[in-house]
Parts: sequence; structure tokens; C-alpha cells
Amino acid sequence: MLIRFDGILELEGMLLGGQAFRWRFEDGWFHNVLFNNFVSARQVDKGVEFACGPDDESVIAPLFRDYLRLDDDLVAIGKTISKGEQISAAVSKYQGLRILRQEPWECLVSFICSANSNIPRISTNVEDMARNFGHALEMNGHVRSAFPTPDELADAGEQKLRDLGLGFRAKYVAAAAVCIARGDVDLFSLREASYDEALEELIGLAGIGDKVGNCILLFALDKRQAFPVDVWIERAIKEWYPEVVEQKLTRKAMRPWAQEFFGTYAGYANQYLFHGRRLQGKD
DNA sequence: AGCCAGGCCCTCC
DNA sequence: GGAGGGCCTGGC
Repeated sequence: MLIRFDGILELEGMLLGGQAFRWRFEDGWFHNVLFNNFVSARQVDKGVEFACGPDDESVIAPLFRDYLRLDDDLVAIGKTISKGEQISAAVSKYQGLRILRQEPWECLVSFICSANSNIPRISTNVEDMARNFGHALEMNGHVRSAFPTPDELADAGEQKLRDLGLGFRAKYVAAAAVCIARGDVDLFSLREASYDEALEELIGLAGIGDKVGNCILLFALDKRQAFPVDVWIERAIKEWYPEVVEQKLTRKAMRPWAQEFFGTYAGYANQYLFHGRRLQGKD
């Protein structure tokens, strides 16, 4: 079915740009498992063509629309964050690049796995967890698994996660799974909580520090002021905002600086800085 | 072959 | 309180 949309949209950058790790591009479509469904999507003139199963498209399409945040007014947001030559260029170059609204648990595990790692490896880790511990879906001869629930990963345990190649992150994922399965932390309620409160809750989990916590807040928990500072963001800020270097701001101090500087939608600024710097020189 | 990755934790100062 | 080393493993 068609999800009608006439605003700006850059689906490829959103799905394959390092926000999420299970999207695959094949035969002109992007494929993933979301909301316990096979989901396929592609960008067309009038919006997004969408297919899913086993559930009805009419049920999943609204969820997928929210996932893509089509209601964010990117023109207005772009204006508020275009503070500086390079980010303005990136806003214009990657026009329509939106922050995803991911499923919180999968997002949390993905970014725990991101520590001292790289995108190809994170993708492998996340896909391996799904294949080994998630429940399988089958459709038209294709088999792929849902991302495992907290219970399923808690049952798997640290050793089996290590066997998949998660390394020292296995302990953190296993502990987080137990914690969420027990209900110690309710991720969905953090969507309603304040930024500060939600960040504090997340950092209470082992393996989640300021950077990873801000990724989860931004990509899954509706905190568009979140501003994860990784090596790419640090490079971009130091090169493009010399005042930060002059003030000798440490990496830790860059987050509050950026949140003040870019404002309510600092998270969007983050995404454009990230793309702009990481893809510098590539076309 | 060897370096380093989209950090975090722990220790020690 | 903050700076520095160690950590699993696999891409490149």
C-alpha cells in the first residue's frame, strides 16, 4: 500500500546510515523485521510504498509512519539547526534525512553493542542475536527472525552472547535483558519522562554511558534534544566550531554545549553533523 | 600484520 | 573528579 507523503524524505540515509542495523536493501526495496512483521518499503514520488506480513498492512502502516517520523517538520527543524556553514550544507545535501523512532529494546541492545565497535560488526551482532534467539517468521519462502525479547536474551545469558562474538558487551546485554525482563526499568515509560530523568535511568544500566544513552534517547525515546558525542561528532565540532577548541571543551562538555547551541532539535543537528563529517569527500 | 573501532568501566591519582 | 589503561573481536 502507499503511505502518502509529500514532504521531504531521504529513506536510504535514514535506514542505512547507522541509526538502525537490520535494514537490508534488495531488489529495489528495503527489508527488515519490525513490530513482529516482515516489513518492506521503498520511496516513490507520492510517498512510501509499504508491504508487511503476517499482520494487515492497515494495522502496521501507521506504526511504520511513526517509525519514519513523517510528521516532523523538517523544513522548520532545518532552519533552527542551520547554525554554521558546514551543517547548513549538510542539511541541504541530505535533505529529508529524518531521525527514526525505533523500538526501544532493540535500539538499546544495538547501541550497547556499538561500544568500541563499527557498523558492519554491530549489524552482524544484532542479526546473530535475532537468528539465534528471536522467534522466526516465515513468508513467501523467506525466513527471518524478530529481534529477541528481553526474556529471550536473558534466557540466552552472557556465555551464549559471547559465543556470538559480542565480546565484553555480552555481559552488559545479558544484564540489561534481566533488568528489563524483571521490570526494573520500563523503556516505554521513558518516552514520557523528561530527558534528564530518562538519561539517568539508562546510565544506571551497565554498558550505557552518556554517548550510548543519548543514542537510545534520540533514536527510540522521543528525545530530539539528545546529542550523542562519538568520535565523528567530536571531529566535526572541533573542525567546524573553532570556539569549542579555543574554550578547550572536553568531549564530555561538548554535549551540553551543543544542546545549548543548537537548541530543541540538537539531535537533528547531531545527525547532519554525523553524516556531513563521516561522508566528507564521498559522493 | 597490525591497528583501531559510532565507549564504558575501573583504578589510581 | 578526571585522566588513563584495559577490554573482546573482527574489519580494513
